[in-house]
Amino acid sequence: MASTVGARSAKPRYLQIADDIEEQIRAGRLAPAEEIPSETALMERYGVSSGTVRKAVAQLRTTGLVETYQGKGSFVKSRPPVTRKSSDRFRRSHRRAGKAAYIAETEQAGVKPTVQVLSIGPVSAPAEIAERLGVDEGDKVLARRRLYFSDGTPTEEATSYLPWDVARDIPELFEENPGGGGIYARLEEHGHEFAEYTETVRARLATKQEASALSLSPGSPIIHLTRNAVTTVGRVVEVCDTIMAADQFVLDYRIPATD
Amino acid sequence: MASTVGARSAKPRYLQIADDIEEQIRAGRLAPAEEIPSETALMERYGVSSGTVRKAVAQLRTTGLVETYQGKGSFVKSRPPVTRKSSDRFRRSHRRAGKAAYIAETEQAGVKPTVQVLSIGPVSAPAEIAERLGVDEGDKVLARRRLYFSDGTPTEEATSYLPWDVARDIPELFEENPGGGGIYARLEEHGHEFAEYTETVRARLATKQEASALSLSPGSPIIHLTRNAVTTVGRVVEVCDTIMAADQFVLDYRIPATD
DNA sequence: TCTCACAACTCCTATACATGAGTGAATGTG
DNA sequence: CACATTCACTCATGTATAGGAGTTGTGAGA
Repeated sequence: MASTVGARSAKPRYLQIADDIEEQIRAGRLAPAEEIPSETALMERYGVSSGTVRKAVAQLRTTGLVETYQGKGSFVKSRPPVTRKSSDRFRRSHRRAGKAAYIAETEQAGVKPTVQVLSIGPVSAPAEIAERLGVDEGDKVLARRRLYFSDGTPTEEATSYLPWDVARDIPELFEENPGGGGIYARLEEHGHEFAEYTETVRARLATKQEASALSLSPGSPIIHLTRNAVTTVGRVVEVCDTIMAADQFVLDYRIPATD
Repeated sequence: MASTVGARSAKPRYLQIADDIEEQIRAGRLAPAEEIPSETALMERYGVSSGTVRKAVAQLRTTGLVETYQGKGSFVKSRPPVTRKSSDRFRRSHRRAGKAAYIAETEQAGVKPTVQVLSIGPVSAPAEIAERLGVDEGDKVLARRRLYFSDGTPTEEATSYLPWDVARDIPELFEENPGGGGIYARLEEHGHEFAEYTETVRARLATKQEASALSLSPGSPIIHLTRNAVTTVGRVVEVCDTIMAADQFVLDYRIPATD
């Protein structure tokens, strides 16, 4: 026989096959972005029926090792470079250099960042956002939705929410490009001096909408980051809600030791 | 017909069925820990074959909505309460109150925390750990592996690594219970005063080992947290590597606005 | 009463087959 | 040459069927 899977074992056949292919991927015999043998080829190769092969490939999909496209085939997933989001990306010095936070963080990862503004305009505040902003649920707030790309592939979808009475007075916030240093620079110019940011990190599987927005395969994990920007008077003037493809980001935080 | 799934639509039948059951779960008509109808029952109910029903249930499994046990049935997963890990859990005041970090953080979630020590002893440092500790890969370091439970279910596996020359002098670090305030209290008692902690957050799918250690279903997302504890002389005297079930934790961080 | 074997139920693996739908290249036609 | 058609390939959905394996209750026998 051309190939013997893991000899005899208690494991079901489809897992043996999945393990065998996984091993080939990890050993580099199947390179990233390379096509793995078609279902019919695998059926012959392992001498099993189509159903079994399909279950094996499905297993690899849920492990996140391959992606399959109908009509084309299954391909070894290539791991995109990770970009680090360090907690000092909000330094004013970055803003004074004219850089918005996302530029400061991605340019050091060696990838070309791009932004696409999806929408800017008033929306009624969702519950969690309203609570964070200290307004009532359903109140009018400004939402800025945008999609970030690294080297052309979408990696991150972010929505900033601002209380209407804050946003109203700052015309740049309604522009696609809010100007050098991003919206945080504009907010500080208008007297909202930031004291701190608080970030909430969650991880979960992408919903259908999120998966399609970030062109992920279903079942991909995402990082859900929600940030409050708090001014020196203790007011939250912006909440930023971000969905990130989990395999493309690493978050770094510094926690000073205090009493 | 007893039940009409979403009428006609482009969606495949098995997804319609999965959506229908999901809707029943979300609406509370199928309560947590309750058994969902058996495969044969669902076959009759929706008038489809076993394969289709099985795919529908598989879909619900990957979504994390149900768990199925061979020979018993499928059950709606009861979501354990999330525990927040806020960045002030390392305050010395908590330690002085005799509380280790994990106690301080879980007891406010209303769940009963338990710890099981898996192993304590010298190991040779893995690459990433060695780099963080500033020692050579393979050097002898002390590893403390432990498994945390919330209300009896495992949620978190953590391994602390300490340079051997630091650990050697502190006998309590080799005990299962290092005493009030945890190992950080012992380290500070021995002259290692902490200046800051740096945490690195990643999210990904659980490996087979991680899934079984935390008794997660395969394909579950996890949060991978790695923390350096840095002393006032700039030395990293501990690295803590933690795997958490993603659906049970929320991480909170405060980032002071600086220049 | 207790124990053990069995039946009846659950889900799991695997086969074989039919049909549908997306992709891409070769081919033919204007 | 440009364009549409065809065809061979891919995976996706769904049926029907068979046997295996884990779980649980029940009933016969000691």
